[in-house]
Amino acid sequence: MNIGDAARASGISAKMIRHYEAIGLISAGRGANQYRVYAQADVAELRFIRHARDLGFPLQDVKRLLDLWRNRARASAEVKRLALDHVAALEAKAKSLSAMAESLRHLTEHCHGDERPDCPILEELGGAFSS
Amino acid sequence: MNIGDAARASGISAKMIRHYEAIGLISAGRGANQYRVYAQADVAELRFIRHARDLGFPLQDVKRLLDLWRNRARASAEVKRLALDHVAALEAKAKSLSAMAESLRHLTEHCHGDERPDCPILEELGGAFSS
DNA sequence: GCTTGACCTTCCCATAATAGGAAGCGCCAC
DNA sequence: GTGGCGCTTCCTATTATGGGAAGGTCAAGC
Repeated sequence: MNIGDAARASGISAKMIRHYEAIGLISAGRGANQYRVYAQADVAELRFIRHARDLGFPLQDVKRLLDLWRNRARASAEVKRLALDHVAALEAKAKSLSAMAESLRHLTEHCHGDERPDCPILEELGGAFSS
Repeated sequence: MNIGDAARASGISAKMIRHYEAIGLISAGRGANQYRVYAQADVAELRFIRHARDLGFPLQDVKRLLDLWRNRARASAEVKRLALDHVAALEAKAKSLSAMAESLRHLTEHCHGDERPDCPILEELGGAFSS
């Protein structure tokens, strides 16, 4: 299987597959023509990576998860700790974004949004809430 | 006022002030010694930028907001549209992160997290939810 | 056997926002 | 007049991804 097929089978672009190899996340065999060669097991790893990325794990965490996945004797405790840390990070980020959205929505509700120039949004940005 | 004072007065690092100038967000006069010189109005702009950044506006949006802010004859409609678009983007992002957090938290609840190797988190990442 | 087109290779560049650091000069206080 | 701080520019790194150029390879069709 060449890289294009592996890309289609895993949902990861060929570009990113090469990148993941370059940063040591995965490895790939080479054929006589120097083309990268992938087996089903490699595709499974790529899919694993994609699922982890879909859950927002940074590549550094993906690397550790992948190592744990490959290791049949791993302790599930480490996986759980990694996952819970990540959950906390995700929730913190989501909360922060929601807070931003809410304060901005609050501002927009007081802006009539017509052709007139006065605008509480700009006024607020212009120095009101100092910190 | 030199860049260090402007940085302290605005809460934006000198590094970033130079960067904002380099990308055309702001401009600064120069003194006889080629040092950047800032007036109170410049500090006000920097503070405006920081507030907008605090609300999560990308610099591209900040640039437009800043142009609107400088323009006394602007229509508040454009500001409001920009702000509402950004609110929508923030909320979408927050929702996406919350969804990630929730599915991951769900997985962790089924992982006993001890020294045993079996782990539903890894199993799930390993191919269960295909898409 | 040669062309064509799809695929592969490597290497460079770009994004967004911020930070760290090096090398060199200016300036003020002591 | 010197020490130390501040300023200058330029280079590098981060995170994850994509775009593109220049060139090699392979299979199909004529």
